Amino acid sequence: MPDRNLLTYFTFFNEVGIIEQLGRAAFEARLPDGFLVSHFSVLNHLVRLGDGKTPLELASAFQVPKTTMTHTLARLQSADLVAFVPNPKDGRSKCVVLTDKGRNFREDAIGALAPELQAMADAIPKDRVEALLPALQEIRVYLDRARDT
Amino acid sequence: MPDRNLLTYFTFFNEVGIIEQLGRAAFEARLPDGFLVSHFSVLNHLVRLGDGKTPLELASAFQVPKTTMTHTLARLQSADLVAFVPNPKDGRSKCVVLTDKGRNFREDAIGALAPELQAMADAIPKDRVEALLPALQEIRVYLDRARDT
DNA sequence: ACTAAATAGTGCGATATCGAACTATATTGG
DNA sequence: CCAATATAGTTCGATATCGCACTATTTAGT
Repeated sequence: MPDRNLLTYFTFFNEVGIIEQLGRAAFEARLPDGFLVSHFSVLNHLVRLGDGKTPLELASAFQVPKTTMTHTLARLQSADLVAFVPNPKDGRSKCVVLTDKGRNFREDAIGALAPELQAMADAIPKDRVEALLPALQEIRVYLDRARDT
Repeated sequence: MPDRNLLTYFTFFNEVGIIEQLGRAAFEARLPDGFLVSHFSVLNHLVRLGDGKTPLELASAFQVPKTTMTHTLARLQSADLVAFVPNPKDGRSKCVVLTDKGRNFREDAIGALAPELQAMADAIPKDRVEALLPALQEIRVYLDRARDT
């Protein structure tokens, strides 16, 4: 592949990397001290798609190693934002459920983030962001599949 | 802001986050053991834009805290991929220069990555990726500016 | 010139991430 | 039904990231 074609993909991943970093930093500045996007994301996922997921399902959903999810969940449990219940279908496993405190934490975080997103929406119209999503999703799905092979 | 508008931006950052994670993992699997994208990126930056940059300039270019860059550079130096020379213009500072080994490392990494990108190019045409870049750059610039305020 | 404020870089501590090896339970093949 | 294999989750160790506080030097204000 000629260098200038390589450059397109390099540039893409570079932009994505910087956006991820800046977005994460901005978000975490609005979260309670010591909490990270990884914590919020798990709570948000459980609210949106329903709790009772297993740690492995969560690790798979976020594409992180299961040891990382173990660590994240331990942190959430110690803050009383999630709890564990035995998995009735599998004695090796367990299910992650939200506590009321966990649901509130997520609500508050979204509230704290809203002004930030509103400011962004004023600069970057929603349509412009929406227009990116199909291609981003396609790339994400491709990378996800390529990972297995 | 209505929830469904919030969702657009949430989804965007979510996709970006997963792509960053998957892209990084795929890339790092092709790098020599123990080396990360952060190491490669610094070498690549120095090759493309010229070496002799200061640590702070690099930290700023990658939008990482300066302590992180100190750490990354120490790692690169210990592997003899970069060296430090005094900054003639500022006694507090220093300049990062590439070693031959550093240049070779970067060349080899790009070579090792090429097949991966080629496979990706077969699935996601270059034009489709290129079409994303203007909006991504706009968002990156916005986030970068918003950071200062 | 001199003091005060700003800036470049580092050291340290806390936490996150992640791979390898391990334990316990489930599943599969004979 | 039992042995072999696979899977869920954890523990442990290594390294990355990053905020805070610190030192050294430079720049700015008077």
